[in-house]
Amino acid sequence: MFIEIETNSAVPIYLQLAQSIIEGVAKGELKPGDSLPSVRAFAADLGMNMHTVNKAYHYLEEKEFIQIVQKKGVFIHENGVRLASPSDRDRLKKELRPIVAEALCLQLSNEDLEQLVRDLILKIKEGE
Amino acid sequence: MFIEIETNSAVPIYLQLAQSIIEGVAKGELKPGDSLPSVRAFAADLGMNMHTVNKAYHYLEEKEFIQIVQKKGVFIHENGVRLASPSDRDRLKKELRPIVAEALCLQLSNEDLEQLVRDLILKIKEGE
DNA sequence: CCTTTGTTCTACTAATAATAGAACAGTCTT
DNA sequence: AAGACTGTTCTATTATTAGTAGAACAAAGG
Repeated sequence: MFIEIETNSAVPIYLQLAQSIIEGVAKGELKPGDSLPSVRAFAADLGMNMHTVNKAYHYLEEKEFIQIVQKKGVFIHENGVRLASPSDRDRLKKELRPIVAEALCLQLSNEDLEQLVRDLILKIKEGE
Repeated sequence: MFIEIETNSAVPIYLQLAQSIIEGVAKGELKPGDSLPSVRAFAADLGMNMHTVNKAYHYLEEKEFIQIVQKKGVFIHENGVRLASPSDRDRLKKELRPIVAEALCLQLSNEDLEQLVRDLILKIKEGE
């Protein structure tokens, strides 16, 4: 699994890491039950701090994408690939709203937006 | 124009304000050339600091949604409602990507996503 | 027994968010 | 000409977040 971290990005690196893992699940590269590296190993691999990886893991645990098992390790949550719950949908809506508003100002039509989403899905699934 | 600011939100209030203004433009309540309140008046109205409103204004100026005219005031940019430029599209894509990845994990189909976007457009245009 | 696991603790630096008040140089109205 | 108003700039302070660092802990597992 290839993970690129942009140090200069405005997006915190723990979030970039979490999003990379989510993309891994999205493209099927990571499947429910799969184990993730230990916080120490991952940190060494990515050149970041153990606590930063830990932060990404807990962020993902709260969203129920991974499961942290005490003293054993971290795994893709059995329910990681699931049908969106109402709270899942609410979360997506809140995140999506400002982007849609901006798209309206930029006069993107429904078709434009759909095309944009399709492009992204392809990029995510094919990797970049 | 009704603006709600959630103090307890993880989203900084200057960003909430900026997004509210973008929504105002999106729904046509604010039109190119319209003037916005002075930083002082807006701050007093919203119960926040002058510098915080100023920060929101500069955030919007960088995105070319408003125009700040020295010693005169702030106005919706003449080019505020425009056809998306390539850099506009790139910006939208970057913001959209992690959300689309999450949606894939939550097994949302293209139709689900389109429906979600349609709902949001309605809510934004009708106001909440 | 020893390594590995995530956890917890303290500590520190840097950046961001938010507030506060004052002063400045122009614009605009009266 | 006076006075109110504009965004800007300056210094200051507080709180939170991001990130790093190192040590210690308890339990799982070979």
